[in-house]
Amino acid sequence: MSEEHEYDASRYERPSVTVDVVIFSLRGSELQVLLVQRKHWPYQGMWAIPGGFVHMDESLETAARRELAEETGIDDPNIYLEQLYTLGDPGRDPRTRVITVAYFALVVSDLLHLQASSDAAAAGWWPAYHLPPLAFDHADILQYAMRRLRYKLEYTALAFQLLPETFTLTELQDAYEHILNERLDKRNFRRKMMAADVLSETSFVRGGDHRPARLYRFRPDAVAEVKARRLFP
Amino acid sequence: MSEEHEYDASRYERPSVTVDVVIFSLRGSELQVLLVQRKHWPYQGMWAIPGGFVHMDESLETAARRELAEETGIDDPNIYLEQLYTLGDPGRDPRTRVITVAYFALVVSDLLHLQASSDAAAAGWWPAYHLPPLAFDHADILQYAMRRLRYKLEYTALAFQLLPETFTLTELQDAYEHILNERLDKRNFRRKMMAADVLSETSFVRGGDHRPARLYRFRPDAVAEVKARRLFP
DNA sequence: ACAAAAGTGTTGAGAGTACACCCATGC
DNA sequence: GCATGGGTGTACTCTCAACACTTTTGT
Repeated sequence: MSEEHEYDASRYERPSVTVDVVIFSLRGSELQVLLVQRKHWPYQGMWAIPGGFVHMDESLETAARRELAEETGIDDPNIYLEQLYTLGDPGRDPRTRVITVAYFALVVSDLLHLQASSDAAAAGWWPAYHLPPLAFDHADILQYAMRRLRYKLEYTALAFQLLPETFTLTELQDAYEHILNERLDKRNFRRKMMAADVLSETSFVRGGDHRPARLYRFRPDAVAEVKARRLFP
Repeated sequence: MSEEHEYDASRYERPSVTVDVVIFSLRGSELQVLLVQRKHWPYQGMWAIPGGFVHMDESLETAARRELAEETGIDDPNIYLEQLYTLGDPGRDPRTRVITVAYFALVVSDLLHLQASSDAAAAGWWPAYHLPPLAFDHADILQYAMRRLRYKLEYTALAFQLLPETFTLTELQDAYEHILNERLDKRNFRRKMMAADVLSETSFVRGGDHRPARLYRFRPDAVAEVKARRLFP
């Protein structure tokens, strides 16, 4: 809000404001990102982060959730969504001045069958560590989103946002390894997770081909703690 | 950028976009914030974070630096400035839809004599831990700015942005204590600073009333490291 | 000589890291 | 009975926190 040059917003030409949403999911135990292929100039044929204009009567987060729903079919207020950064260099879009507020979302892949929802734009999942060239400044946004995701994983129990309701410790470690893109020591990982006191044992096991593995879930109050640690508000 | 509802930004009514800049300084060894007093409705007479509209031909950061310069008289690309968060709830400003990109800046108080620059709005420094009621959602912004400042202070050498070129270890510790709002152990603080390897001893001492204290400066490459660690880009 | 701030080391606890073997099950 | 992934413990290093006295200067 300007305190000096008072008021009259109409004196100023206004930029367009969009939200872009980096949608992460674990698919086949790999960290992937949902991208859409551009049909028109500029950057025709290139892949881009899904996004759209902010409507006058919706908050930024509402706009981001709307984009997420349009792209994935998932309309659930519990989906994890966090604001990343706002980019607004003049010239980042050659058509007009566009300021975009970037978000990232974490979705459980089980919920995703719905997909090809709202429109005809080609959409596809890409491995987060092997992305195609991206339109606009979207490579910057993605690099930043992945940095933030890795970073938050180290001090919050964010991973459960990408996992189904119950999971084995091996599956959890696998998720961490794919997100962080590094191998972790099994014993240390388990000890640390247990010490963090965010898991609760279920009475079930997953029977595979071999020795069954115990199933865990995230403690509901640990989920609450993660929400409380969200950076803003 | 919307990939789906293509293009024509003119189909959408556009919000106003502003930048607000939380300006921190250490004055009299206290952490203070520069606020301006509103002259008009809404929130007339209340204090607010300085800010203004983003022009069509300037980047967000350029707009923030322009606001900083208008408010403090300091026009220096080395002033530390970091994007905080973007707020855009409909109704946060009763006049019209306004989306604001919040920044925070760290300035050395020695450079600040210039002040009462661009315009007639009453401006004043307030103790960061004893703020008046604030207009709009500015209390949220300030709370978040202080959290981020405290937080970054713990993993970067950000404090030098608030201190003069050379300083004693006691002055440095004093700065940390006022920003973090807690007492620190002198021996542990010094050991930690030395281990962090960000200071270089000068050959000078500050002669006070008593035993003189050695003067230090931040190592130029430590300054570079802090810049490299900035979250974006 | 004394007041005032500058400067300096040690110890104990807890966290993180590296590392190798036995266990339970399906076939 | 063997192949496969599940599950477990220990020793070392390093970091962090608590804590009090001596030194240097100005007056």
